[in-house]
Amino acid sequence: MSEEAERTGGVRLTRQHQAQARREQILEAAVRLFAQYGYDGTSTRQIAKALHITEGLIFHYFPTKADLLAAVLETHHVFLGALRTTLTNAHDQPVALLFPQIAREWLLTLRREAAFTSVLLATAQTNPQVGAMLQNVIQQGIALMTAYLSRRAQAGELRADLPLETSARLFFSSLIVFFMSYRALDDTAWEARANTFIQELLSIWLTGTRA
Amino acid sequence: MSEEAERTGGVRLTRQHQAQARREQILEAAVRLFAQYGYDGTSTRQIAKALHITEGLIFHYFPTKADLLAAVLETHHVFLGALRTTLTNAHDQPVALLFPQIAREWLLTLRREAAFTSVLLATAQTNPQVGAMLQNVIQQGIALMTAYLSRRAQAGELRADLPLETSARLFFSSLIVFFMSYRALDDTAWEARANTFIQELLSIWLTGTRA
DNA sequence: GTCTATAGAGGGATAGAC
DNA sequence: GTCTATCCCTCTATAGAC
Repeated sequence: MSEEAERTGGVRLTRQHQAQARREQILEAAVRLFAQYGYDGTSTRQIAKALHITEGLIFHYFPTKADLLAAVLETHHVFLGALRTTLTNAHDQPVALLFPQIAREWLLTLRREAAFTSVLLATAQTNPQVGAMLQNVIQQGIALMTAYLSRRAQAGELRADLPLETSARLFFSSLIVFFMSYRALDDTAWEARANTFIQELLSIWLTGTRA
Repeated sequence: MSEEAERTGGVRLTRQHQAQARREQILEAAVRLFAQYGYDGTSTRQIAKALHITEGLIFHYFPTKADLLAAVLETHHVFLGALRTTLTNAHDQPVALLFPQIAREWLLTLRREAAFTSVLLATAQTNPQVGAMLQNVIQQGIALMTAYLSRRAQAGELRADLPLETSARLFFSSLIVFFMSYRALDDTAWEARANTFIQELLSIWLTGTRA
């Protein structure tokens, strides 16, 4: 199809754009319905109906339903996007400065996408494929963080023998469980608790617990 | 002769004993079916059928299905039981000694009850009532840990200004996410990873990350 | 005679089939 | 849109333990 499109010149962009737009429409509808009804609770039929397209079209763009979810995770990449930009832009800032910002951004992202986050956490427990996807996202986040921490260790801010990956894992674990724990709070109460938590987390994580 | 007496080989039980036994039977069947089909995926009818009793009887012992789950969490108390005994028996031991033991025991408990743990984590995301119960269990664990940490701070092992609850929360968060991440590993691989993780977690948690 | 463990027949709500 | 099934739960009746 792309070869033919190239030959016909002007049609190519339109078609590509159309396909691109359709792909995004499907992703959008999917993330909305997944968030509302859950991954297992949303049928491809339902997604098709919401867009007034046929089910077949969805499978034209995404071979399997799992691929659709994977695409949602990647292209929306709400969970890794902010992290990636922050860590690459400000990769020379000390942990003490960057840490609260990253923690805050990540917590806000989890909360902004609360419905989808919960679906992901829930489905990961029962659907091994989705579980693997979630672990993949977490692992990517940990990898980004580990790389940053490694630079900070070389810069002398962190001790050289610090177990980097476990440090990163500790960080994300705390935030994920914080999200689960305080989901129900209203914004102001949540904000207060999040600020305290981040500060104390930093205090332990950075200063250590030894007297 | 009552049916219960018939089933137990002619031994006549007092009504109190009969009721107690029935209660435990229901709890046992519930935890087994919840683990297999999930909380929302298990109907009270299903539980009744498994025990050859009527649905009404379940509601005689447990006013609501949520109460049944709560009772499973409390009476089985697999998640808090070990923690409680360890922390009360050895409440004067230094963190450096007790920490690996507690972490290991708790991880093993999560893993031993993996199916039920996952169901709990999954259902907590979608069912607010179950979410509250899980938070309650976590909160109790944190409270136990906080009390212990407080004693260790007074004993001079931990710094006096340590944010105790956040320290405890950090601890449990790491273990929960570790469970979620490495569920699929076989026992030997899991064992190795868990040992490393606990050791590194302790290294950060206790020693701190500062150079 | 009183109490209660248990059976059994629905009821209101709701999701899915047709 | 209607019909059906199922879910959580309530209500009543009764046999038999106290």
